[in-house]
Amino acid sequence: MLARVSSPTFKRLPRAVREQQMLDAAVKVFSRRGFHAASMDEIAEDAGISKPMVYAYLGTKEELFVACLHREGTRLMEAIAGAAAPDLPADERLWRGLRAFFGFVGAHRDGWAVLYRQARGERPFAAEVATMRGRLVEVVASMLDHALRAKGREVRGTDLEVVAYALVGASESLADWLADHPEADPEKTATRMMNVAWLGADRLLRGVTWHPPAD
Amino acid sequence: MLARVSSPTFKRLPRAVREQQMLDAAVKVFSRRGFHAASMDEIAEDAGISKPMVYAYLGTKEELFVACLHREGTRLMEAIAGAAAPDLPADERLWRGLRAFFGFVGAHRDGWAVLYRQARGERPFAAEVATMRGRLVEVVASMLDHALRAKGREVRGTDLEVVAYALVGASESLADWLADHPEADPEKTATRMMNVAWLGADRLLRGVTWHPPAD
DNA sequence: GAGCATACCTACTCGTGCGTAGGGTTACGG
DNA sequence: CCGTAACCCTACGCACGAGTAGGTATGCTC
Repeated sequence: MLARVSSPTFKRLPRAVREQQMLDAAVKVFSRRGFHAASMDEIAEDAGISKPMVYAYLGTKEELFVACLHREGTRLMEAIAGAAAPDLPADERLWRGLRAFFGFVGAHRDGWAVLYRQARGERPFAAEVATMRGRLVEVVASMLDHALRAKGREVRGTDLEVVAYALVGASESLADWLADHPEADPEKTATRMMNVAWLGADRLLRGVTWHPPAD
Repeated sequence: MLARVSSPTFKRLPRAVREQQMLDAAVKVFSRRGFHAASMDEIAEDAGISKPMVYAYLGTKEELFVACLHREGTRLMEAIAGAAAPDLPADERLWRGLRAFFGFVGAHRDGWAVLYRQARGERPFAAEVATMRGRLVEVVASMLDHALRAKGREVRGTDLEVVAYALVGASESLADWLADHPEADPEKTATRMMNVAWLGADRLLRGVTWHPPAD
């Protein structure tokens, strides 16, 4: 049809760059509107590009969402892994991991947190989320396991995993809370989480357990 | 048009009854398909009624979903409130509350749990969920507060609330886990949660707190 | 500077599914 | 036995938004 007339010079950019711009826009729009309410048109417009380009580079809407989730998730995991060196004592590792986690969430209040919250519920993304959560749970569980062995104790694998699961869940919830409270301090939130997690875990590690009453 | 021909006798039922049937169907379909993938047609069909009736009685799709959430949520809260009598000691109350909670979730694995998981993410329902969660947090927080005062201790309100929030979050996560593991035992899950929650809370109540290292 | 791949666009198609218009039938009070 | 209200239906309008067809321009290679 007619040649582009309005804009002086549309920069032609290499694929890798455009992809990042699209992902940036997608994260923004997805977290503002939610997966379903977000339209590909809006994402394209926000990225300063036309819709077919988005389809050409990142695929369908679902694939695009997964791509967002994946990029942000990887960043988060790297932040945590970078902070919690495996040769530290358990409490120190836990503390650093938590601090990195809440720091990241706090710095991406309306990006990561909202995306993740969505993904947990939406069927097609459950698998992706489960994988990421699984990695976290595994890390926490192995941390507890290390500490336990160091004390000569042993706990059934399932139990450990479930406890780890609970701790990760509590962290997720506080992350939600943090995302909803712009004035809240990530560091302080991490400390609070540490209080709940460590005081409980520490006792578990010492072999103290709670049993249901005879009833 | 033509009179109904196929079925011998369509029962004409009073509104209150039909509403419950519709809600039953809606819960079923919403949790199987997810909010967006669920169609009003399918819900109507499953309820054994035609679509306009659903609109006449329960309103739009969103309103219908909220109605589901509300009915099931109320049932859950009643189950918990009925189990955790306020004149029991804190640990006993916590234990009974948790047992009721996981019992309920376990008995509604593909009803309540899935609905709630959806609602947490979907924007328009966030408010509804926040309200319910708020009630739970309040209960837990006041429980801790009672126990604290009994020991002559005092903790800043915000701290208490955040700890309660974390505990509720951990429970939600284990509820998800329970919903995803049909073979798991609710009672045992409750015990595990109690271990994490109470061992931590008990120490907090004794005035033991964890502080970040000087760094 | 011809060829070719890559970046990029406008302008559609088309399914899906919410919500409604408009009308029929059974119960029940008077 | 007649009105009126509550129950219930079939059949459609219509907007919205995912995904595509088909074409243009620009840079890079040889």
